[in-house]
Amino acid sequence: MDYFRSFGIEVGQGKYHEEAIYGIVLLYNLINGEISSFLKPYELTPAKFNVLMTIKHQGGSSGISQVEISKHLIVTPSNMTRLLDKLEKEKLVHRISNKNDRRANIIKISERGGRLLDSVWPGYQKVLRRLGSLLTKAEQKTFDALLMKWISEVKSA
Amino acid sequence: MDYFRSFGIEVGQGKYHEEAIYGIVLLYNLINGEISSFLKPYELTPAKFNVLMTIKHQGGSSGISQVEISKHLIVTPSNMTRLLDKLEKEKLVHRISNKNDRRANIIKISERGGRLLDSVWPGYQKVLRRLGSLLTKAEQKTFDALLMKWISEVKSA
DNA sequence: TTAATATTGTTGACATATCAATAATTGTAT
DNA sequence: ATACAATTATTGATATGTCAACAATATTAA
Repeated sequence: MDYFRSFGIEVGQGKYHEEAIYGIVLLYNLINGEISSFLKPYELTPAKFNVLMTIKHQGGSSGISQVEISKHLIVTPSNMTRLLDKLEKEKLVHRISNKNDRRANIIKISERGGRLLDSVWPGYQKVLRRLGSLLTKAEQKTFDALLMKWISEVKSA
Repeated sequence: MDYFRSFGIEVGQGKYHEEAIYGIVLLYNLINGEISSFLKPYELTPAKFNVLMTIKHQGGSSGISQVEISKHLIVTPSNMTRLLDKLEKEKLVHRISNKNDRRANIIKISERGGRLLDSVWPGYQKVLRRLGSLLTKAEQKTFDALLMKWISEVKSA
């Protein structure tokens, strides 16, 4: 849903904050759509792609627990359980029970999962570059700085 | 899910576009969370709130069709069917069949729905102002301008 | 050591979103 | 007038997300 999108409310008289908030939501959805479309032919969704990427890059050779993946992606453990159920069924990851902590599972990316990621990665980067290049380098820099400031303020508020 | 969030990828050496894209997603989720929390005591979610606002502001006195609401919020008609099922059950809206076009429904906000919105609105505005005020007016203006530019570029690309 | 507490993962109930298929109706073109 | 196309709403299947309750296991404190 295009949350909070202009309800026909007056913007333009200094109400930049409202417009910016609606804009964030709109841009999020646009970006999301672009990335979803790109991933579709690989039978991947953003969620699955992100989980695979996290396992690959944060898990190293020793694997990673489900809770760690959830924390990295800021998602609930229950969500992770079910995403991994699917990825496991699709043979993109291995789920091994941890003998040192019998509550936990060790998640590793499979050969197949690794190959899939390798095939997706260059195109994914290209999509991000294409989206980024719609602003000039200077604009990107300014935008990014304000975005990071805003994020840190919201977080600490 | 905090999509695309740093996979441990090098940012900072001119890769503002990547950081900005991850940032958009992160900020979207933060804003969403703030608004969800604010709406919770009213037993409203962002989706329901947005639908009610759209009916109120785009529907006027003659009401609005389901398709029109979907288009305004950039959401599928099937999603709208089910959201309205709930809002109708909660007696926040009326769904009247249109005698001039027997395919369509006329959606109107109920007395109860109107009162609820009236009670939520000032606080909602306050949340947006609080979030906005984490940047200075000048920063908001700059950020908003770049955001709008980016959005229009993505749309026309 | 035992008892209380915290962590890990799962399940069930729910919310919001998509797509594809369908029924009913309306609009258009011949 | 009839056939074809478009629009409106609904349903079923599925994806991704939350929260709350739970079982199993680990950790910490007494």
